[in-house]
Amino acid sequence: MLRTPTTSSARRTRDRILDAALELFNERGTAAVTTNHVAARAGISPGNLYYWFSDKDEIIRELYAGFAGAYEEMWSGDEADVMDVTPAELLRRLAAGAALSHRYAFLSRELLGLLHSDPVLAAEYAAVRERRTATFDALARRWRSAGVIRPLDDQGIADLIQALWVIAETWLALGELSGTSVESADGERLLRVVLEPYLLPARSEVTSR
Amino acid sequence: MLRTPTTSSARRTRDRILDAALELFNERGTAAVTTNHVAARAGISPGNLYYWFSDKDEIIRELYAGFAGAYEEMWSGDEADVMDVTPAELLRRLAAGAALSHRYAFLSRELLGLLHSDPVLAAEYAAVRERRTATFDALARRWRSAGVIRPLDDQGIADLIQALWVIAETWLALGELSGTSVESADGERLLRVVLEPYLLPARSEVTSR
DNA sequence: GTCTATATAATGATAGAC
DNA sequence: GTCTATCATTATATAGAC
Repeated sequence: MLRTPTTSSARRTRDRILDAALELFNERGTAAVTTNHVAARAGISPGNLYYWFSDKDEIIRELYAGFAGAYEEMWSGDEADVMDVTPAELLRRLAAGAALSHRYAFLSRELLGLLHSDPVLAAEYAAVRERRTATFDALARRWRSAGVIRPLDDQGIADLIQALWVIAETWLALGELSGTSVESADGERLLRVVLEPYLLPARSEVTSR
Repeated sequence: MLRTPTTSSARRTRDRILDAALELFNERGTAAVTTNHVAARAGISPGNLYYWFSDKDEIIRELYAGFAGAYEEMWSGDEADVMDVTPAELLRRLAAGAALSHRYAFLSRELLGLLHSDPVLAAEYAAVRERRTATFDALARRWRSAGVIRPLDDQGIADLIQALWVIAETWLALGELSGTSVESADGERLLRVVLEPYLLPARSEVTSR
């Protein structure tokens, strides 16, 4: 059962569990981490952990909620404001999400697998993704109307959005593999190589730097 | 210890283990599958499984080797032939890799996580990736010389390759989440939206369809 | 809320008979 | 090569004291 803290010391315990779990998941991956490990790292007893969370999956879901919430904040605000985002600003925000991805590194690596084995998590993810895709889609259509990007058909817009999304979600974890240190600039460059050719010269702000 | 089969009946057992493991990994994910499950599905005793493989990781590595080998075959042949690949042919091959990704679906979902927790696997992956990137890079430079694509600088070429790679590796697993059935054509479209704008009109074969 | 203690079950892995 | 039998270990989850 998902328990809500009632005192401030309790909140501290609950958060300590989440912090400990995040650390361990990032270090060793969720598969290699048990509830006992998390309790030990958090400095509490295994029994106490079960007072706050029913199992490991619930901890993972809670961590995902934290990630998703932070991500949504990046795109909250008046709908009008969001629709005023320029291509350059979009790339900046997508790449900025990398900082978040780095904090929740285990999600970058494992999310697809976790979604496959936890239907509850999959439902949460689908909701976030749908909202985000709708926003980006509307934004891209607006750019098209305003002559900011080449006149793609709706399918083309959807594909472009999806391509950017895939890269934004994956480049960090994939880049870590190559050994070389991974900079946020790398992600932005990768996104730009996809988006840039669709920008019409007159309005383009993304090439200026 | 990685044991090599000496008789044909043994090969059958060894392969049955690999087949059973692949099925289970694809269904439930590697984390939820134990050596006992694999043995049961393969119709052998747990003890027998340990005669052939030292642990689950070794089975995973062997499956990855099968995947990587099949992938490499797609790009084997005379270096000259590979260098004659057109952009349209490249997209076709990349998307064709989707069939392979589908057969080894668990790798599409979990590879990044598995690489993080198994250094041996990570080393194998790095080798494959390096070869593949070198091939694609050489191919793209050749296109540039031949006037098939826009005159990108070397960094631009590397970025373009990486963007295509990321999409080719991820679109299938990510697409499965959206619920709608995933077609190979979707992957090719996604790749095309990235590559197409870099093709110079005169030589372009990728837009014709 | 938090701990200790413990029940129950599953897992990884081995030894030895066939 | 393959099986049965088995063991030490570890994991999850709960009960009850504080």
